[in-house]
Amino acid sequence: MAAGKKEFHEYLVRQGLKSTRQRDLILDEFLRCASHPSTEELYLRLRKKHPGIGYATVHRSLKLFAEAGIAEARHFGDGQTRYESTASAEHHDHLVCTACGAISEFEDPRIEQLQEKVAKDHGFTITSHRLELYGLCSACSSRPQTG
Amino acid sequence: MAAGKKEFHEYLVRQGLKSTRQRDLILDEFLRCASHPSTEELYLRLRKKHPGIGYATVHRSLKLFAEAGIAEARHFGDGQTRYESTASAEHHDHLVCTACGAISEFEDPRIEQLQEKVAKDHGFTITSHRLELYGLCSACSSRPQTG
DNA sequence: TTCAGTGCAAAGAATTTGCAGCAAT
DNA sequence: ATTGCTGCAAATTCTTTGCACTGAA
Repeated sequence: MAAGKKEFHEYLVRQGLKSTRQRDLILDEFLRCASHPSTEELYLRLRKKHPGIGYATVHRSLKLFAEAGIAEARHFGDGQTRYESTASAEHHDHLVCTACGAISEFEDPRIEQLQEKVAKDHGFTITSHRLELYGLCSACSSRPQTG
Repeated sequence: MAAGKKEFHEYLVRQGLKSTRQRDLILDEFLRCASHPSTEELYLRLRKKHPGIGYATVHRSLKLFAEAGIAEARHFGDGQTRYESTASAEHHDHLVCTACGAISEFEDPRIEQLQEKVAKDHGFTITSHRLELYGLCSACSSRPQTG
């Protein structure tokens, strides 16, 4: 059961905002997305089932999800802002294949620990972080480079 | 002496491109920048000393620097593409203060080592990475939060 | 002389916003 | 009934491109 839904509705109540059919639809689709959808991707997906929905609404909802803490904005390299659910796991980092575009996730507590250490050495207080490893996934690196 | 300049000129020759006054100016200013300038910031700086210079030229030069391998494009969170010199050090990561916007750099071989380990476990070959820690710098965290 | 580079302005792309009607509280 | 939300279209913002002229090789 989608962890973020309850959290989001609580946020809406707390902020005096309204729960709407669109927000529910968008959140459902967002949480259903395994990947890291951009506004446009999510909009296109939603449009198939619910043609009336507007791009701006999707955009505003994603920003709202981010404010509510159930989503996070990310930039991978194409010019688009992508959003990722924070509900699934506490945090995870990414392996981005530069050949096929696949994005997989990982988590390493030892790395997190060292990050804390580094921060401490700099008198810095971490609130969040972002770690992306770019390169070739196993499928692409075992294959002679195409193109 | 700026490490990237020689490298860049070699790249130009290799590619049959031309060395121009503007490219030199832009590269000089770029290397002089301690921070991570966006196209616009660099353009504005250059404009003060060399009013004739065009935004498009700065933009195209930065892309060229990236192709030449002496610069790297980055996205921190504001909507702008920022460029960073790769000449100074092999690689470094960032501490980004979300209060004052300060960006400082660090490098930790132990973290890099663990990254390699993670990649290996996933059959992934790293070509580059990006690690950013967001939070409060020492100055901002020792100060009561100024809303 | 040749062909890439420059500067301008205009085009694109992605994101954000104004507003009139709609819907949740 | 209120007051926020939606969808449309228009406005911004940032990035990229077309073109005639300039300048490096």
